[in-house]
Amino acid sequence: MAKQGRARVERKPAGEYHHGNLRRALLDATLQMLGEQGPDTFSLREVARRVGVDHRAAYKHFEDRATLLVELALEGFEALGTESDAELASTPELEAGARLIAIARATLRFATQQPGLYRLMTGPRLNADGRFPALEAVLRARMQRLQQEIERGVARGEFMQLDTLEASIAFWAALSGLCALVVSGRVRLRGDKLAAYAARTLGFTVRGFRA
Amino acid sequence: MAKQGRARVERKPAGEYHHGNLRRALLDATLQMLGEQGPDTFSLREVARRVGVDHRAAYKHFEDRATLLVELALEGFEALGTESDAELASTPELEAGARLIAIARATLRFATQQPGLYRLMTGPRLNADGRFPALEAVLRARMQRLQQEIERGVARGEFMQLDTLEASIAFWAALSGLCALVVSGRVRLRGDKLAAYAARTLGFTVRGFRA
DNA sequence: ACCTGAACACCGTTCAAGT
DNA sequence: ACCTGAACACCGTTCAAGT
Repeated sequence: MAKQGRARVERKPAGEYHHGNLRRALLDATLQMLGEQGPDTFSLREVARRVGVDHRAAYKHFEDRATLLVELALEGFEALGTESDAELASTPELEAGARLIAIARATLRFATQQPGLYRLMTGPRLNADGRFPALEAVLRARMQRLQQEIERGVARGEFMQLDTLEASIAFWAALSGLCALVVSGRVRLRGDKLAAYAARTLGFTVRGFRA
Repeated sequence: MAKQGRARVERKPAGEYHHGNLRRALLDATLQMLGEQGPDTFSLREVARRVGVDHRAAYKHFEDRATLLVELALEGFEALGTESDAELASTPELEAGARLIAIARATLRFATQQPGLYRLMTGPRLNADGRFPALEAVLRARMQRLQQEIERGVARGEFMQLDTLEASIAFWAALSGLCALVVSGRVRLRGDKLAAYAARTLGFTVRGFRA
């Protein structure tokens, strides 16, 4: 990989303790690094360097590299949930299709504003060995949110009688596939143009739900 | 990462040349490694070890680690295209929606049979710096295939008058989102059951295309 | 043309020791 | 409680040298 030009950050005088909350400082610095370069090249040693601490200090707060990343991913999912709910709240009383699109709008905004974090959340197999059930739980919660909205659409007679679990997976797949295209740079629209674009492309799937 | 227990493969007597096509041998061994553990932990040194060659020998055949992986990803896309076309050929004269589902069926089969390779093809930002335009080209070709089928559907009056590029992106997003769920183990169905499942979930999107 | 010895600058992780 | 010295077993990559 041959990284060079590492930031020659101030190293605190040897022997001193890190001021405040090292755990938080490491998470914040990691988030910033993700913003700069994505999750693939993240290194524990570099984040420690940035915080001005020996890299082994991190092991007092996180079991290992993966645990630190998972922690941040969980925070990301929490933020995504909050933003998604806020988007729904600011557009209340809409029909179910529009509410699904609102969730998509919030998700795409999140993905474009924090692409590194979003890629961490969806990308590498953080949970390859099933060590972090919390990750699965939080994903399931996201999908259940979709399912609720779809159930609402069925109840209101806007959607046909469909398997709401299958439909939620269909919408989830379409949405995350679109996010992947955006985050990878293959769809370059941003902001309102992206929102309108998403409304049209995901609109096909929603249209498939309709009675 | 702390890998241990590396296969103590026969090392050919020092000074001897690798028998046949080292380039091919490296690609094959890499493919096999992808099958075992996915792309994230792949290492140049280990693949060289498996082939029984010093790791620096690889640099005579590939500019660097990324180039080797891209080469394999390109072969993967080629195979995917072939299988997809074969699936279409074996189910000819169908209406456009069924043809889209046939492409999805082939793609899902490919993804489930070679999950490591599929994740390599779709996962890490191999082309982060735009070094490998061939990768973008091959992706574009895949999407154009979808667009052709959608145009066919419009021409035959099965689909409504829609923006065929947008529709192809919508279907691509839905399909690759579904593949991601399958490859990540969150959808566990395989074989015929998976095909039927995909036909239903992607069917929502296709239904949205219909006149 | 193909391969390697030796080296460089990185990794993640562990253990024992310091304050 | 929090931090580090020293070490281990890994990486990718380069250069000069061997056949």
